Amino acid sequence: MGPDDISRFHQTLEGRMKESNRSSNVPRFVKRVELVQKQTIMHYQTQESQPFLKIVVALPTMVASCRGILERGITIEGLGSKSFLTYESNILFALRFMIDCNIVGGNWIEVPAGKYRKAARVMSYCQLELDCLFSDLVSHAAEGEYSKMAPFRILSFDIECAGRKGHFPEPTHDPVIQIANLVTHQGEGQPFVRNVMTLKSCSPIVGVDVMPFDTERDILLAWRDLIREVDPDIIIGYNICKFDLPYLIERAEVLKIAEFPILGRIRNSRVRVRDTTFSSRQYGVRESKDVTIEGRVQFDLLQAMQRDYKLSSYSLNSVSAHFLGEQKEDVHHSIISDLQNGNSETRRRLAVYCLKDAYLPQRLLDKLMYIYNYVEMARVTGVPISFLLSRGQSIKVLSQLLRKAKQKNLVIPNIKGQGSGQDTFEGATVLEARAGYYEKPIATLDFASLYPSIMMAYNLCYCTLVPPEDARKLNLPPESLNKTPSGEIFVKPELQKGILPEILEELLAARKRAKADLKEAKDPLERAVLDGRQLALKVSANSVYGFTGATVGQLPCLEISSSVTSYGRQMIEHTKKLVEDKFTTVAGYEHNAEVIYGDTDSVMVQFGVSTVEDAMKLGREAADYISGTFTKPIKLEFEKVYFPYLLISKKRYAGLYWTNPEKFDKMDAKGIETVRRDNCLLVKNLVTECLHKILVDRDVPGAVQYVKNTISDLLMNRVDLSLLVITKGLTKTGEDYAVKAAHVELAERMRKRDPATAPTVGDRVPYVIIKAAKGAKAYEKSEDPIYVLDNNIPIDPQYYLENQISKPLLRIFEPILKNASKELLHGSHTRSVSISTPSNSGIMKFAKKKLTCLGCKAIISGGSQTLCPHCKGREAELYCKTVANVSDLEMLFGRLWTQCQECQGSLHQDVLCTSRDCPIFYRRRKAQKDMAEARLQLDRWDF
DNA sequence: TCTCAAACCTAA
DNA sequence: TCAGTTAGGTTTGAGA
Repeated sequence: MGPDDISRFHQTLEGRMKESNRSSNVPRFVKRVELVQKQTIMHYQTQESQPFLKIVVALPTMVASCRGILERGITIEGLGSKSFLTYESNILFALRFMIDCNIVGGNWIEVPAGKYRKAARVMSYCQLELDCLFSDLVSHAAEGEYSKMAPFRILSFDIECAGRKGHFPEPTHDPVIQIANLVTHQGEGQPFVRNVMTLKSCSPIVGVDVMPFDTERDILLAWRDLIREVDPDIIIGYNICKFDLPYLIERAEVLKIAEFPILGRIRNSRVRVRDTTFSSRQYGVRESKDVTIEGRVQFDLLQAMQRDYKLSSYSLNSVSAHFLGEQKEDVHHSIISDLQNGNSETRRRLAVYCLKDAYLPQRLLDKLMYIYNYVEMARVTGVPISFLLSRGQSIKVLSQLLRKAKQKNLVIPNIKGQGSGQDTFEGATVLEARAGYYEKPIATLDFASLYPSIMMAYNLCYCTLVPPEDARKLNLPPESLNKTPSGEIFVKPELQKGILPEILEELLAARKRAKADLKEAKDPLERAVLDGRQLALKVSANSVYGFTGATVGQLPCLEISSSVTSYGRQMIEHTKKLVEDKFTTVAGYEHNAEVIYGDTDSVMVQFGVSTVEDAMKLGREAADYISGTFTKPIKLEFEKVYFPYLLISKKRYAGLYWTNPEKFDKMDAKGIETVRRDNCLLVKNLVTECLHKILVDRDVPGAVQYVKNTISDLLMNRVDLSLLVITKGLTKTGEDYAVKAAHVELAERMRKRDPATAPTVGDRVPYVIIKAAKGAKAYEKSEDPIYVLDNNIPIDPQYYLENQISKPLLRIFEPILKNASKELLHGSHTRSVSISTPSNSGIMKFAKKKLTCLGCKAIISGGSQTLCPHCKGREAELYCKTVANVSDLEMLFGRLWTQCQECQGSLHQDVLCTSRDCPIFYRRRKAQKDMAEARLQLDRWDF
């Protein structure tokens, strides 16, 4: 292509752009077409650079349409028809801008003196507004003064709506009645604004600005004014993205308050709400709403929790209990209207509740150091902070890759469809597990950052890969090439240093620095920054390999990922062999070492010695010796000793974890029920307790006894309902399920009861298994715990024994105890069973209840209301027993009630809380039921 | 009763 | 328009 061809190309492209954007009356689409010297990142290239066409269009949105035209192909006069591979044509504009200006997320930017002037036309609601050429901006690396956190203004808020009876609030019907707000300067312990906007009067609350309004319209506008005045940088809350913010916007639409949704920093720019779904294997499917508020970051703590922690419940209540050790009152939405329609005292009550819901997200933000961790993640990976919650892992790697590529004058092709060649590849080796209970110390050897170090050691990268056809063509010297165990060829660094290895080196070096600085740092704020940074650096390094293997991603390269795993497989086999060959009695060691297990980057070795100290010594020796046989920077480290060690199977084990020979650090469990979210607490607690008794106390009979007691309690119906709640994630929408499952069917039934509160995709569904006809499937027996509690439905203890408890227990006890099954599951403790009567379902509706004797439970046939003739003589004794029973239960209920009152923060008000995540709630409800029943029995003594 | 696949969740 | 990887154990429904 010569200069004339370029100008013809320009004209043709301009014409095609006009055709496909007929509706817009843009004078010119393609601003410039330049010839530039660049190189593609794909494959090792012998020449320095080659010519590329750089196309500059008038608006960001035109990039996509331009790309489409070029990919489909255009006909240029004199050159014929040609379709083009485009490069870097699929990059979000904000990211493109940041990369070009060398700006990273969470960055400090300087507008140098003399390079700006007062804004010619005010276009924003910002406190300072000025005009400056983008190229004059100075981006500062996060070092020294510039590593400090900005004093962000953070607004935490929560709204309450008055739903109709039995319905979840909907913006088309139900008014917003309260909004609680806290505004805090990042880093300060206390909010400097604390208010609650209420519909109608509300009694005063100490330390809070209570702002009553007559109409809902006034509330909404007051809130908008608050946003305008406080001008928050970050808006936080719990579930604000999916609920509170869209609700406010939609409500304002319904009320026709046109001036409400101007909440961003761009003057007169309206907030837009859009439905979005996010789906990835890591985070699952998640439906939410995309709310655009320019200039303010929305940080929804619910989203953050779901991404960062694997919990069995994500309710604000459960999360607060978990991280803050604090419960919150959970008022069911159907009660909210009653409180609103009461008086200023009941509305005050609601306001206190609303304030707490605004306060807890702020506490979580502080406690988990979210600002530090996310700002550091943004700084390390270069993406804007908002991407960290709204986008996946790959954008972070891509951002780093694009930045590095720009430095090296490389461009990244926009490859559509599947990557090169096959679409799956072999992963890591998991060594055969020699299951058993080990009473000798087991040393663990680990490769440090295995996959990153392989990529660095063998220079694996897009730009060092030599495809087979090139290998023949280019005639490269064999000594400059590496052939990977999977058969791929990469050039050595002498010829071309890979940019992935370079990124990884920088990440790991920066992590080392951060960790060293962390050791020195005294100031807690500085420590928070550094700790957040080292974590971000580690996570980033580990996700590079995943990025190359993501076939549906931006730039898959299975040659790289399959090479990485193939080296990994070779290395773990090599390590196992070396350990077993070197540490032998023949070579003068006391015992023959045995590798009893290993997974991906670790091997577990039984050296045969009986003290932790000796195992550590040999572990260190082995790690040093074996490290020497690998290419740098691959390193095998001795990490810990397990003693004793219970190996159940691949990916499942438990043991005491020792890093110094004096005392163990902790009990560690992998893969077994204690660390899984889909088991009920009863199983979790039981297994944890047994492991503790076996491993720590070395008390097997004690563990057995504990199991027996638990099983007996279960069968006698003495177990709290909260311990029987099983939770499972809803991973797809109803009709996509091929088979029926307990949690899916329950979600479906709940949807029929109340579509608005039923679980949806991505939610976790709690359920219990209830009694039903013999042979009924589990999915027919699952029920909502609250529903079970309210309707007094009996649970199925046998199911819990056979399908939940028994197998996990046997797996633990079998290596330790002979006849485990007989002893644990069929002993005398399984004989007494409490027969519960379903009170309101099935056949019992037609059954007539017969009175039974209060002494011996025999059916009473004649006259008496209380006792059979047999027990008549014990009248006085049995009466006293009944009275005592009632008074015990009253006391129990009273204690639990007080506990709930304390939790809600007031001792002279009714308890409204119905938190399905709180064990006290279940116990309180049960005590209430038991008490009522006991009173009925007492009433039968009619003298 | 056995076998297989779907679904879930975890290890690394 | 976007979505990090594979290996593996366990439970359960469904059909032979």
